[in-house]
Amino acid sequence: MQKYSIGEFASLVGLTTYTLRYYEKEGLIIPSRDGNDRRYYTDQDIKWIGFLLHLKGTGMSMEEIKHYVQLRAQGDGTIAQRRKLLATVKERSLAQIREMQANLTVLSHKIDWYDGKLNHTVSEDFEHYLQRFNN
Amino acid sequence: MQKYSIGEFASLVGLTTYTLRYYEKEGLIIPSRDGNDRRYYTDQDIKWIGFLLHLKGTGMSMEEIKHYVQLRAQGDGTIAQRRKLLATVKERSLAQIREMQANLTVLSHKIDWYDGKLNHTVSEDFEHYLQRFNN
DNA sequence: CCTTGACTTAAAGTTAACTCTAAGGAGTAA
DNA sequence: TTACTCCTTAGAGTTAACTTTAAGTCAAGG
Repeated sequence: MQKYSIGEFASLVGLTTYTLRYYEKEGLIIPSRDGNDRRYYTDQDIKWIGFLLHLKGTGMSMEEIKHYVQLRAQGDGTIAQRRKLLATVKERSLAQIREMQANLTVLSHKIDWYDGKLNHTVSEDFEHYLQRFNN
Repeated sequence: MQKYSIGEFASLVGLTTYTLRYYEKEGLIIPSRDGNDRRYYTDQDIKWIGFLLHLKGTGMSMEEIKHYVQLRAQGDGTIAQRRKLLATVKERSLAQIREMQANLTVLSHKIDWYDGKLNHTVSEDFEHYLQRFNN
């Protein structure tokens, strides 16, 4: 199986060596060591980092991922807990998306209002305009 | 027209007095002062903070909002620039949402996989499972 | 043999956006 | 009058997630 030095691995997964050592210090990914005590990463690690980045991308914090990693290390007995943790993260993430979409709606209305102003087709002000959208 | 002290205003809009003074230092909202040099806020300020919080909620940074405020202060001549700034923020925000949704898809698949494990109905491992989703 | 570049560690620095402290003043309630 | 709450300022502290520095080791190429 392929082995990657930290530098190779970093460019493979799109992180810096700094970040990888930081993640290791935090316990998120622990590579093996060679005879010279240098880290090496495997294809398994590529998959794990990929999944980890998806977790980060849903807004899961380092602390939460740390917790997830600890559960994972304890084996299949913690699957229900892991499922629950991910479900919580999922709900929070969905809520965040909904909130962002609501904020985007207001921003879009403002852009539309500017378009109106620029086209000289709207004379009302933004607040009045927004009332038509019940906001 | 109603006038609000910083404390009243803070609870009205759901921010702390600390944050309001910080926003003022950054030029995001400049309240008037009374005879004792104390800040007071108006209903106009409530509307502005509300919009500002929507902007923040789309991921617009303090610096960008600062820039927006400066354009606003220069009058109607900057409407095209403001429209462009908001359009940029909107696109970025939409991209963020799409990315978050993609990450959520992976997370959801993992949850489904845990469900399978917990129900003893799935024996394949996660990587194999994910291949069915081309990921 | 010597330079180069990648690696090692612990620890300090960075950034954004707050959040709080210190030291003090002014107005109101008992 | 004394206590209380709110206000003022400048500046220091916090948090998460990196990001960099300092000081040094190690192996390969010229």
